[in-house]
Amino acid sequence: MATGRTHRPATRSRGIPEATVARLPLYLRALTALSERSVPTVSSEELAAAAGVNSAKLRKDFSYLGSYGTRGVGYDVEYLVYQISRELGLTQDWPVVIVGIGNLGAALANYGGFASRGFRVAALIDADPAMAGKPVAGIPVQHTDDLEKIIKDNGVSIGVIATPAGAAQQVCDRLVGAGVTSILNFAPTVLSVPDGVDVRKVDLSIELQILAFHEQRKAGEETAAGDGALPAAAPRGVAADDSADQGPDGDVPAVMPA
Amino acid sequence: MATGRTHRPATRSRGIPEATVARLPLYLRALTALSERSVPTVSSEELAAAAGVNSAKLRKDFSYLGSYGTRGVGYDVEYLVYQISRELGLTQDWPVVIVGIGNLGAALANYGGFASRGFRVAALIDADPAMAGKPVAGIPVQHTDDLEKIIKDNGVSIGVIATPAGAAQQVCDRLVGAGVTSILNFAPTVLSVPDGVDVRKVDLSIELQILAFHEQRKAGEETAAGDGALPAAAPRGVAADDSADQGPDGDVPAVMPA
DNA sequence: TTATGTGAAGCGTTTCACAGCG
DNA sequence: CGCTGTGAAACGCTTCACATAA
Repeated sequence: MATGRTHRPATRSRGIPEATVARLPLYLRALTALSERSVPTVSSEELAAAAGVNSAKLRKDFSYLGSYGTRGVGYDVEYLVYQISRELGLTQDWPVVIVGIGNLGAALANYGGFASRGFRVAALIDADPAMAGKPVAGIPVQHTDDLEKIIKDNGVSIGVIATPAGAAQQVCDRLVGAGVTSILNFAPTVLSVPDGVDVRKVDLSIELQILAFHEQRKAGEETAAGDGALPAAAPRGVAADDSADQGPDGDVPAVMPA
Repeated sequence: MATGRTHRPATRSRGIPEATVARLPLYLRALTALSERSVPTVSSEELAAAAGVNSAKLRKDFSYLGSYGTRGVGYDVEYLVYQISRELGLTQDWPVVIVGIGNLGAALANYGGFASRGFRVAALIDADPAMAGKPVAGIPVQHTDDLEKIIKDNGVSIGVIATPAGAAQQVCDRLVGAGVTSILNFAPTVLSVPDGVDVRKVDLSIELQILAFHEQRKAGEETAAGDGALPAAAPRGVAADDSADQGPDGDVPAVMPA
């Protein structure tokens, strides 16, 4: 029977913990920098500092990949770069499409990190007919009508959604229908996808709201400083939060039900 | 006495788990949508579906805020919107500066989510003298020289870094020096900050690499489909588990779902 | 001796399952 | 009865501390 779960694609990552996978790119970046400076080896301590994690975590992470270090010495930079790249699948090229070439989409298309190793912008797609043919970052924008053909012709499996929130789900459905199985979503919406499709989201306003939460807390503690002091302005025990929402559509009315 | 930890600012969130804080914006967004449709109440089940989480998690999350629901009925939408907004600190306005007005910085400045409730772009700052005075999203760009003054005059505590990687740490140091205590970093670098300063990062290439990892895994499983099939190519006895790496290593660019 | 690799303990988060209130 | 609120179990991640190998 079909699973009723609308859950995450699932992380059945047998073997490498998801948290470790999320840090591998960080290590790879630090290692690449060392490699460019022709540093031959690093200790877990040094590399951890460069990546902004602690060394025990880094060693544990690497232990999932295998025993790539030398006791008493450290890790061979070039070798590790290769192993991590291979593990992440960066030894092959991933054609990517960006859908929604507004301010953000254009910024992404121009972003160097994209073009760097592993990823290649195969096509830019936008719903505005006026944009069709116009080059952005040297790549001509194509119309949404051809989305399916573009995906298939280029063997694209990774799609980036940079459309307004209102269009995101529809675009997502079409991408998935055409064979895309990984989506990076910049639109402030929850996307629903079938099992087997991975979605990662990048949400500016969520990040800001999380920061605001902590910022507010700092301000509160400042007042009720000291040490074991309890927050004075907390009507109901705990308090913390962040907000989320932008105005993709509609206008947000004042919020004060009291 | 000061803790010797150079750790993350740390999540000493007395009361609300960090994981919960990170989801509150999601709930708030879903609730705002319901509010706009004049829906008076929601059950944990419905709201959870709208936010893309499961209902047990949502109820647990809300339990940290207090008992805001009614058994047998659900949650009052307006009331919850208010409570979460307050918890997140969105009932006040947060002036934000964006540093680095390139493609990305301009996109952020134009992003509606910024201007919406809670956050206000107080200033745009760039190092290029040619940009000075030029308006972006209706706001004149100011020169980096005046960074400290801008921060102080506007009482800014949240900064967004959208500069190239090479400039990010320096900009960060100046922001922190001027009094900023929360930073949203779009530059692909690890920032180091003193205790008490929060940093959140948004990193496009990391997200893509994580997707690539899973994508690669899917491709591998596809090949070794069936059920108990073991991958044939294991170059370096990766001790731990077997299913860890994909089948095609070396150069096999073929990415063709069918 | 040095620095990796790793069992085991410690924590935080998620999920379960049901008591309790409306 | 329905749906919230929550102890307790389950799970995964992080940290510790040291055996182990160069």
